[in-house]
Amino acid sequence: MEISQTEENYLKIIFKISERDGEPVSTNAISAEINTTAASVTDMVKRLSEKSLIHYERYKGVTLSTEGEKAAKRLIRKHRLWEVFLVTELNFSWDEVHDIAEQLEHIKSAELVERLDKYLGFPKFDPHGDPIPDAAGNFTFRRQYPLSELSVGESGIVVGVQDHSATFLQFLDRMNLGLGAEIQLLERFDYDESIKILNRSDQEQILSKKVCQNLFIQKK
Amino acid sequence: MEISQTEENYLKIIFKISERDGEPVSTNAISAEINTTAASVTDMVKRLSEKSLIHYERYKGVTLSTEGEKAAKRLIRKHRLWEVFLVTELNFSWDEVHDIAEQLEHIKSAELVERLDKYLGFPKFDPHGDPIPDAAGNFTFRRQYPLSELSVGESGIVVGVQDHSATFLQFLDRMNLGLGAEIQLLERFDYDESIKILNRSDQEQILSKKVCQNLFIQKK
DNA sequence: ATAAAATTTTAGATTGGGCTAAAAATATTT
DNA sequence: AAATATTTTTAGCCCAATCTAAAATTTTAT
Repeated sequence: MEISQTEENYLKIIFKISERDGEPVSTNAISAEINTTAASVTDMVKRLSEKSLIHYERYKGVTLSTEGEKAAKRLIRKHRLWEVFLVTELNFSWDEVHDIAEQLEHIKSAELVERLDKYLGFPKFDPHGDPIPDAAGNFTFRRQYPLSELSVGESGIVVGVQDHSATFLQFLDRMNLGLGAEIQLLERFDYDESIKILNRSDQEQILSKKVCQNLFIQKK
Repeated sequence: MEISQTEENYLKIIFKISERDGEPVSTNAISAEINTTAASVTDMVKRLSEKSLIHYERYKGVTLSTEGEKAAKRLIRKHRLWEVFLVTELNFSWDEVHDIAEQLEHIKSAELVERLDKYLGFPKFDPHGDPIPDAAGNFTFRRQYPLSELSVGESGIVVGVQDHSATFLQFLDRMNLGLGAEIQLLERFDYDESIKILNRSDQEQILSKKVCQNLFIQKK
C-alpha cells in the first residue's frame, strides 16, 4: 500500500512528538505541530490506523506501528542526507536548507538514497548536528548536553542545536558558534541565568539562558 | 498563483506534444499521453485556462500561454539537470534516471536549480542528448539527423535518441552506441530499410529501420 | 449534403485531505 | 461527586483531481 506525502508528514511528526514528549501522542499535539485542525487530524489518524501505520484508539492518542516507525525513519534519513548534500555540495548555509529538504525527503527511490549516502561519504550527522539514521534505521548516539547543564570550568564543542530556526542559526553564525566551535564555561550569572564563555575562535562572550538551552555541547 | 504538481505535468506534456505535432494540442492527444480520460483532461484544461497558463477554446484544443510555456521550460530544465546529476554524480545509467527525475523536477526552489546547474558545470545536454534550457528558457540548438536520413558514406557521432525507453537505451549500450559513438554509414538495404554501419568503437553492425529512426546523429 | 464516426464536453459521482460547528468523552476544579 | 473546562470526535461541508455515461460538436465518408 502506497504512503502519500501527507501521510508521510504525519508519521514524521508523530515520530518527532513521541521522541520529545513520549507516547501516546495526542490529537492536539499533532494539530499544533502541523497547523491543521484537530478534526482533520482525527480523520487522518483513522486512515493511518486503517493502513496499520499507527496504533490508534479513540480518545487515547496514537503510537507508531513498526511499519510506521520505519517509514518515519526513512523520511528522516532522506531529509538529513539531502541537507548534507545541500550544505556540503551546493554551499547552502545551514539556515537555508530545511524547506528544500522537506521536499526532497519525499522522493521515492531506495537506490537514490543509498547512492546519495555513499556519495556523501556516509555522514553520521546532518548540518545541524542531528544524527542520520542508517539504512536499518539506527541512529548514532552521542553524549551531549545543553550548554545550560555544563558546570563552570568545563570545556566542550558545539555539536548540535535544539532550536532549528533560521534566526537562531544565523545568530550562532554571527557569534562564531557553529558546529565544531570550542568553548569553555567561565562563569554563571544567577540573576538571569546567563553565562560567560570563552569561545576559542573568538573571545569572551555572554550568552543568554535561551541560547544556553538551545545549544548542545559535547564535553571534552 | 501556485501551480500544482499535476498542473505542471499537464503543462509539460502540452509542451512536448506541441513540439512533436504542432499546435493546437487536442484533448485526446493529452489524454493518450498521460493515461487519463478525455473528460478529466477537459476539466484540467479549463482550470489551466482559468489560470492563464494556456489558451483554450472549446473543441479547438489548447496552446501554452507565455506563462505556461515558461513553467513548462522550467520543469524541463530541472528534469534534465537532475538527470545529469544522477548520471554523472551518482553513477546511475541513462536508462534508470527518468522516473527519479520525474519526481525531482517538482522541487520548488529557484536557487537550488541555479546552484545545481553551476555544480554540474552548466551542462548543455542531458544524458540522453536532449538540450537543457538555460535560466531564460533558451535551448542550445544542434544540427542533428535521424540515422535513417544519413547517406551512404557519411560519418557522424551519436548525439541523441528519439525513443527514451529503457529497452532501447539498454540495447544501445549493448551495441556500443551510446552518446559519442562514432559511426559511418556503409550500406543501405532497401529490402527492409536496415543499414550496415562501421562503429569505430566496435566493428561492422547491421541496424534495423526502427533503430535508425530513433538515433540522432551529428554529421562530421 | 447527409449519415456515420470520432472527438470533446457536460453531468454527476468518488476519493483524499481539509474545514467549521456541534456533540461526546475525558480531565480538572471545587 | 458535581460542575466546569479541555480535548477529541462526529456530522456535514468544500475543493482538486479523477472517473463513467451520456450529450454535443466536429470530422470523415458516402
